Amino acid sequence: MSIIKIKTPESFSYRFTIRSHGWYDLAPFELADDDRLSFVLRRGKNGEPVSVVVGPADGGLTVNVDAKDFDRDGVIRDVRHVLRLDEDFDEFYGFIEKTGHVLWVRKASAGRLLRGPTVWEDLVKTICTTNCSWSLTRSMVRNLVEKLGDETAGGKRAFPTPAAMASMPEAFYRDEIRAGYRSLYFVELAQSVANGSVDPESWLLSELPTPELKKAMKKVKGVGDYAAENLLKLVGRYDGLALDSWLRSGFYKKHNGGKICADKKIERHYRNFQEWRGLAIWFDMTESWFS
DNA sequence: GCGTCCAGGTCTACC
DNA sequence: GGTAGACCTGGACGC
Repeated sequence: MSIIKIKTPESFSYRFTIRSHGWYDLAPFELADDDRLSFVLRRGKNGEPVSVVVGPADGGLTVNVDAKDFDRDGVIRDVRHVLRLDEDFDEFYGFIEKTGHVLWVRKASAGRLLRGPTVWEDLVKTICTTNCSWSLTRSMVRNLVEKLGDETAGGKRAFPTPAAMASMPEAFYRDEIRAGYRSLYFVELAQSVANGSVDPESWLLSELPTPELKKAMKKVKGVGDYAAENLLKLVGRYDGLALDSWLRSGFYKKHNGGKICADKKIERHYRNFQEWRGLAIWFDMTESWFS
């Protein structure tokens, strides 16, 4: 076991970041009662998976790595990526002060959305969130990790690689993962990523304008408007609202007297946040989680 | 225990 | 560009 300390920015809240959305509930993430978050990174000496446990410490974080030989710099980079330590939210906070909405986010130093170590992992998980209950999402992701993720020395499992997923037939995803009609999507996506024709990691640093990047994401079968806009948030672009039934019903209750309204009305409500509107609606709708 | 209904987002075919 | 119906699962519900 090795321990690494990481300094965090002043405007960073560990608690609000790890609980920012449901990702902490999806394997390989595990959130303990004491708020320590464990997950698996491919940062062994030869790229093998190693388990890490992150927790808050004075002025930063401690990272316990369950390995002796590992890529220390890689672990630090991955933890910074997962918790978005290098993202600047000052502009978002500026819009909060200007509009007077979601003021609690600024006070709580919230705003960061937890993400996986790779865009690949976030992409597959996002497809698992579509058109099903949260319990089914959890079940599909857990099955993927348990049945296809390789094991760390300590017995934890990593999120499966594109190659591992590409090696399995459609029937496996139907029968073992219980992915239903998404099964074929997983086979096609994994094969495309494994052979290099789709490169989700490139979306992180893409210079494409957001609408173009969204189009590229939607070329993946199973990724529609909601999924693409959710992925855009995870790569740091917050222009889209990523409206799903939960966000819509939350908006109706909070801002429209419980009545259904058109998406355009929801969009108008957050337009003053400009390119930060996707974060504004998310933290507006999740305020009750933290109060 | 069994059958039926429903919610959930995306895809394809069609207009 | 907009719309209808199919896709598939697990949970809720009634019997």
